[in-house]
Amino acid sequence: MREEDEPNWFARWEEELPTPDELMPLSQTLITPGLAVAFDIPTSPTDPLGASRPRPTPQPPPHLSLPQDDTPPPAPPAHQYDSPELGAGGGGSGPGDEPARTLKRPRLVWTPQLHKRFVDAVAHLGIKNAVPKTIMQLMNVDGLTRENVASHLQKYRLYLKRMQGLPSGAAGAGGPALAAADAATEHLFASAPVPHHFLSRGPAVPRGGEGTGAGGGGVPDQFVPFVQVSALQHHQQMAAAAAAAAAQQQHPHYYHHQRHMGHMGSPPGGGFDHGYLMRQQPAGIQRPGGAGGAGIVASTLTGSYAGDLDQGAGADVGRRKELTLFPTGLQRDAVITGSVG
DNA sequence: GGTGCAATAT
DNA sequence: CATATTGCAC
Repeated sequence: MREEDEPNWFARWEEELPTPDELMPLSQTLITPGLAVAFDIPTSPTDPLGASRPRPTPQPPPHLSLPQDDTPPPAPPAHQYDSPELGAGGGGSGPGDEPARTLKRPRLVWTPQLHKRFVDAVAHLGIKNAVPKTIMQLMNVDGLTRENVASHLQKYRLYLKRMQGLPSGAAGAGGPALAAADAATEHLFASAPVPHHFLSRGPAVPRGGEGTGAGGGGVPDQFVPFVQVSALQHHQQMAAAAAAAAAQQQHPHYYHHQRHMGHMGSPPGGGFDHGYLMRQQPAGIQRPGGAGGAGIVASTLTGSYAGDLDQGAGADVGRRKELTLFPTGLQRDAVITGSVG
């Protein structure tokens, strides 16, 4: 007599889920469990974390474990996991007495997937609204701070600038000083498709007669760059989503991001396929075993939005700790290769 | 307070 | 090297 308890919300819960394949619980603790507790900061404006974790935060497997569909606890109840250990100092006393405030978060590792999410957010927000705060909110990744986004955005802009400057490898005339500076960013940014409207030509670009084309994209300032005809439908959703996100800046948790945008990466004249992790493994997940050179290879990312992000554990890299976020979709499609060499 | 950007730090 | 942090102007 418990099967028919309250099928109402319960049933709806399942209905809400597209498919276990596409949707996974998003809210994970970004910071290490222990850190979270130690932190337990008074809800910073930039820190949506906190005790209110609506999402069940499934087992935080430090290693790659399949999400499995073992009935996600439908209960919205607070499902927080305490930190079993973490240098709380010998007593393990409650948080608060320790100067946790001085602790630093691990560096965020921008994986291709995370960056993809970033780009999508920016793309759908439009250049105008693509400011750190908004982007951060739309991305809806727990623990992601405005600073994280701002820093990344800054680099991303430089990257775009560089792209515009070098249409096809022209060199020399222009700003040589710029190229060298941000050359490093290429790797990451190259993993994600750059929406065409992002590459707005300079306002003073030498152009012939472009006046007719309203959507041509000559005016980066005033025009709505990103609305393309075919994108309208989606844009509606996006606008709504953006509005929602903007409206409820206070409770980002209940907002589920939208992940139906996977087509904006098609440049006119042919899309280029991008293989994400074929070139490098994000720090933190490489060599699970460390023996024989086993690695993680994504067989197919389908190109569309995989799913929500799952969090990897902070990995200790040398002397600093890095935080790695990766999509759960990856896990499903991920294949552990036996050996590479 | 938020943003953008350059410089600087880790 | 990739991010983070800072300083400054808007």
